[in-house]
Amino acid sequence: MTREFFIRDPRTVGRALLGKVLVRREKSGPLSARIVEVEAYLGKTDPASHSYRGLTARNAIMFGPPGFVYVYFIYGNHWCLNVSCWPVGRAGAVLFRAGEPIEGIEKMSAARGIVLSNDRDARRLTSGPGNLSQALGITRERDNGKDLTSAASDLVVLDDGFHPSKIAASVRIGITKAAERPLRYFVPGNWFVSGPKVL
DNA sequence: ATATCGATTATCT
DNA sequence: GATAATCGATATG
Repeated sequence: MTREFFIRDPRTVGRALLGKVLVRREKSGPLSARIVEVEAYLGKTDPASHSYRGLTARNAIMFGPPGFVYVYFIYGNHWCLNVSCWPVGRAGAVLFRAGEPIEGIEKMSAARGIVLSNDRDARRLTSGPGNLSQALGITRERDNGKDLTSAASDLVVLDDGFHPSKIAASVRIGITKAAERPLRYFVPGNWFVSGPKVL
């Protein structure tokens, strides 16, 4: 994806990211997953966004140019992967929440500490932002500030021509502020979308 | 199948 | 000192 792709509103970028492929290029080979769930965070106008209250050391990436990686640590346990949106000076981001594994499933299983024996185990590989990050080896030390649009990067988003037949929106997960805004986007019916399964 | 709860620490007030 | 863009384990119907 180009810089132009990420210059837009996080809501537009978020929807456009569904179906794209998130790739970690390891020396031993690629790890990749098709993006099936994201959330938009709108910065100044969004009380749930880390950038709502202005620039800090942690959220600085979101105020910088679009297409850069913002990684934050949550609940004493998990890394979460985001990409900055909007032009320099305007904060906003998309949180990667879930993907469908494509390449490097063995390595992702090892990274997650999961022995694959059924579909239910497979789902746990990359469903949920903390799990997805762990599967791809995302940490702040390694990835924060990376250019997601650079061909030289070991973390990129690619378009392989696939397009989801449907996209759905819902409220975001795990937040208390601006909880009613429908800024979560996902591929309905995809097995790897996080959260309880509804029928 | 859904509900509740503890873990664990960076960040901000 | 409180909180959090989560996860997985445990309990309960």
